[in-house]
Amino acid sequence: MSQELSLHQRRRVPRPEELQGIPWLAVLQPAERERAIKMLVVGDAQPGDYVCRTGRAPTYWFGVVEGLLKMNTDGVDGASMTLAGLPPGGWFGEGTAVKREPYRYNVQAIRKSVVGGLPIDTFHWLLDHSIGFNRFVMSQLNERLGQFIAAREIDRLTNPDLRVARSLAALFHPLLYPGVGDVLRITQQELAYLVGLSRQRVNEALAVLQREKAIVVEYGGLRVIDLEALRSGQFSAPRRAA
DNA sequence: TCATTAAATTGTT
DNA sequence: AACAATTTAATGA
Repeated sequence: MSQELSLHQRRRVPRPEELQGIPWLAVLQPAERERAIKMLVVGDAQPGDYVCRTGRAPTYWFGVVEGLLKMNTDGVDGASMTLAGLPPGGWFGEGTAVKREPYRYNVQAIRKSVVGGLPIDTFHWLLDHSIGFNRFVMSQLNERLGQFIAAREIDRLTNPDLRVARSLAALFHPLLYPGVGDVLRITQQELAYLVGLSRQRVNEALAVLQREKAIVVEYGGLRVIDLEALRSGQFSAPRRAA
């Protein structure tokens, strides 16, 4: 059921292992980190729960601690477009947080997830006091810009295998999503929805990528063997004779 | 802890 | 879109 995730009511104190999965904590000075951790909250999101919605005033800077979220627009015509998948380690909403303007997109849980939230005032305090935090946010903005540019390229690809490969490469982005590691938990159905293909076609594409030794398909997820191959699409080259 | 059952996910047609 | 096969998660002794 599409319920609103109220980080105000359903929040709890982050567990130590959850703090480990928050990348920017590591770039803070001890005093800054202490203050940030004190204000940090996490919430459990069920599939379909909204983390933030278009038009709402920004209350938190959000991040994925565990699970998988998706970012999508709310078209006036009712058609919604998925902009990006958000795997663990991804933090978002800094644009609206900086300007204190309403969110421009929805973020919804695809699967059972743990969402982190840093109150917007603490976010601004860190911007004012921490060099490391500023570097992190700046890098975050820059990398995300690159992602959206890449996403436009992906949309124009006609080869489904290439689309799946490039989308996966985006989800395995080590700077934006350091929490992913080399195993991404995502079902083929979820991936199909993100990429905009049928599950059958995604299944076929994954088989190709596995045959080309770029990934290993596992139950409920996949492991990346050769990230560069996913980016470059060298597997789509004509197969040499065995 | 183990066996059984239900649910989720995958591979194929 | 439908189906069977496989894997995981949940349940209860």
